[in-house]
Amino acid sequence: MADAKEKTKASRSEVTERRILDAAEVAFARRGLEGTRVREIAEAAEVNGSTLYNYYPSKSALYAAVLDRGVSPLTKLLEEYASGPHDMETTTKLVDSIMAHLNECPHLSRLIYLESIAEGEYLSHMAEKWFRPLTDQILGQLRTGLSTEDLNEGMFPVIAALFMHLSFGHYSLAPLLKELFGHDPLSESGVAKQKQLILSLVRQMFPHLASGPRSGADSSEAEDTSA
Amino acid sequence: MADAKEKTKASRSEVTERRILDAAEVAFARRGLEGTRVREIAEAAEVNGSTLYNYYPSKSALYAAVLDRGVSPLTKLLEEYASGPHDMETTTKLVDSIMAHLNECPHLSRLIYLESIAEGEYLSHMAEKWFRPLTDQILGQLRTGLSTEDLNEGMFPVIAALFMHLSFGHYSLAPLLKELFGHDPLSESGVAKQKQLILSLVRQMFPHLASGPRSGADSSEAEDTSA
Amino acid sequence: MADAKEKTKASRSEVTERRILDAAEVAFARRGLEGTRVREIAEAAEVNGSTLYNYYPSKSALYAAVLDRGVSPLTKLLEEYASGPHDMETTTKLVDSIMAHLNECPHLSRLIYLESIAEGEYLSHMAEKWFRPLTDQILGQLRTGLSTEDLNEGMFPVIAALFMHLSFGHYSLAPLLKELFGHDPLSESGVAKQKQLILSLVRQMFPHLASGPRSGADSSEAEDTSA
Amino acid sequence: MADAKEKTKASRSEVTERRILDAAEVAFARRGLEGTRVREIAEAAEVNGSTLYNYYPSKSALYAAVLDRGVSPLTKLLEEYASGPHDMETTTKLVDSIMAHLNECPHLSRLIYLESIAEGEYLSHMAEKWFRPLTDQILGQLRTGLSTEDLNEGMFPVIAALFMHLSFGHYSLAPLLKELFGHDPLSESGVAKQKQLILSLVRQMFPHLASGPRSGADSSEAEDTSA
DNA sequence: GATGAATGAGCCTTCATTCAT
DNA sequence: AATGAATGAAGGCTCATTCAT
Repeated sequence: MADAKEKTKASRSEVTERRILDAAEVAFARRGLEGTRVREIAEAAEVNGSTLYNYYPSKSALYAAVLDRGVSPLTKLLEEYASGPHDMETTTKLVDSIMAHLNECPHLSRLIYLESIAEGEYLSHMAEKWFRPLTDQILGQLRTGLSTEDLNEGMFPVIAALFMHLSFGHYSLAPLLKELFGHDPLSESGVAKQKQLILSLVRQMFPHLASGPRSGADSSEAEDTSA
Repeated sequence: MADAKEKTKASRSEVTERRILDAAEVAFARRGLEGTRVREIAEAAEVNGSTLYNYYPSKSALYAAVLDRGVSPLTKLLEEYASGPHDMETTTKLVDSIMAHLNECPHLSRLIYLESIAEGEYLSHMAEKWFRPLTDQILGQLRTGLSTEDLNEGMFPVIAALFMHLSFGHYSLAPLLKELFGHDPLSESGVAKQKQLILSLVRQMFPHLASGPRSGADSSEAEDTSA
Repeated sequence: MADAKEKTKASRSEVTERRILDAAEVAFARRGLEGTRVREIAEAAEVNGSTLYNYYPSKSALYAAVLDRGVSPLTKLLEEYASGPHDMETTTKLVDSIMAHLNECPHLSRLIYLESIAEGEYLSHMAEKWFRPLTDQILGQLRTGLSTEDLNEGMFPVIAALFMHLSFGHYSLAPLLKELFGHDPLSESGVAKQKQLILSLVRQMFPHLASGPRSGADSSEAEDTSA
Repeated sequence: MADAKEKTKASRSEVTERRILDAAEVAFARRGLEGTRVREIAEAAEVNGSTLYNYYPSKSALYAAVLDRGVSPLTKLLEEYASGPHDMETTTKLVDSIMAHLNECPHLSRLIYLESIAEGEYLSHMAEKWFRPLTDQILGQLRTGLSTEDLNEGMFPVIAALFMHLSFGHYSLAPLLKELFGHDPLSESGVAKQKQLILSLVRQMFPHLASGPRSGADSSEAEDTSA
């Protein structure tokens, strides 16, 4: 199936394809679809501009492929989380996993924000296919137990959004924040602190998750920095 | 008086200049500097493409003018806040003012995020000139009184960033959030809820502000939605 | 008559018209008709670009006016020479007059060469109306008495051309010659030497002119530099 | 070998490059750098306007290439002349060669004159690199033996210039001369007569060259036209 | 008599794309 | 599997010109 789908165009080399996708991700994540020149991508990928068209029929097809490759892994993380038990430990792991993925694909958040800002044509597809599970998870959690007394059910969406801001927004705003605070938010310690803030808010807003003893190996380091 | 100021370049009509700036703001806020075509701006402003060059010597000069017009009012808000007393009432008013300004300039946040994402050449200027006062305010508040026990001083930047995410990020991510929750985050009620969330977090994190009796006429409506 | 012709367009100020013509002459003489921008002319004339169109209906009309103003005085010089006696004295005076006029209109030669090089549409007009008298004079002189034994009648045109090269060409090639010899051919001494060369060749080629005693007040200074 | 040399820029085909250079030479020689439209060149070369930019990065780079291709062969002629004996025979050959080259590159003189007239940025480069050898030759000849009694050393530059006028000026002024004398100065006979004039003046001004018996096969035809 | 404001056409250049090799 | 060579369309910007004031 996949073979038949991929081999639309004649000849492909996996290593070249990957180089192209990598280069395109970086470029699209900075300038968006319309602001990116295909020659930039070709040069960064160290292939001839024509070669690129043996792999993708157009610039926007390449753009779609980049989005797909970047965002779809997130869905898997959510599916795994959804199918298991929900406590502070698994939640911590989920936060770790998401932040780890964003760290490995440092351009993903920017792609998403650019699509949102430009109200691009992939936006609704992205929302339905990839973010729906994430927000459904959060909304489900919220319904399980109200956290703070001054947050009623109408606030659920903004709370869900809060966590998107804190994860994806962290990466998009990183360059500005770096200018402001003189410290790279995408450095190891910067990410650790952001995770700590997220978990701190999770604990406040989803108190029922924290009933059992707290754990979470990966995030222990981050916790250490708290007072 | 006005003559001397205006005669920097060629012929100018105030009404036309404003039409151009308005159109440019919308366009740049969607696609960024490089993704926007000059002709789009001209058409939206209903002027000839050449006319535009009687007002601004280049596309990027127009871009800079748009940024300046949009972001500089924010500085004033911050300056006023800085020069007065700091309690929950004035803070509530500040949040109201900022959100009101962002509402009136619905493209401002997106301009900022695009600059950050693209690591544009105006980024550092923006950071130093416009956002420095905002973050300085927040950091000052944090130093006045530590809020929660699990937030130490190293966390200050991420907390300051949190409030930037909740204000500016709210507007940038609005299109995606609208797709996800089926409700426009930029509608009156959407903004009200976001303000409520912000103030709720302010109260948690800056408890010393809430010593006196709470007030804030403008935000009373939003408060009503809380449980 | 002249009034009716000139007042085609409404209102004119002589001083402004002159400023425009002067500026246009300089500009056209450097870049030619197509290479010159009307704004350059307007700026150099210190008038608004629109004002220019109150005086001349188009750039090429202005170009024609510049050519006319520059070249027509030459015809008068020739007519005066033609109507008097021809000896070395009057010839010397003619050479002095022509070089003096070219010196006062330092752009005239370049205009002519540009028209020739570009095979412009004014070329044949220029040839017939302005240069015909000059060459007719020279050819007439040559027929009066053959100079050197190795120059037959078929050589007459190239000899006539020789004197055009030495006068007009001197001004057109001046920038290159200045680079080569480090001395401005358009300086007083440079022009004097050129006149000396011309007269020296005149004497060789038109020996019958020099029968009487040589004189010529204006050119005495140049003669002094000869050995 | 050729690969390494050619691969300076993008894709190149030798035949196309030549077509572009030829077309550009014609165009630039008529209107100069600023007066020439890129599209004219492209159309004359029968290539797409974009193709031109695969060969030269800008209009002025193309202009420089045209100048270089045209003028540099002249230097070789001069170098060969400089390295051999100097008598009337070799001098006649040099004149023949120069005029033959100018005849084959009928636009070269005009390019040079346009550069001089416009005081273009390549002018000093042209002077130093290409014309310096020519004038040095002539000046050297002049110092070898003074020719006429009324020409002292201060006149050397104008005499050197005389021969530039007679060669390069002949081609630049040709259109005007054709209008005036009804005979094309660039026709075979026209060029022959011009060569004859040049050699006649050479003989007068450099008498020491003509010590031996005159010869020069190539120029015999021209000599026949003399009386 | 002069100019501020505007504009359509055109300029140089770059873009995304194609196709034979 | 990759690329050299080419191109139509479009991009930002400038041009000559107009016209109401």
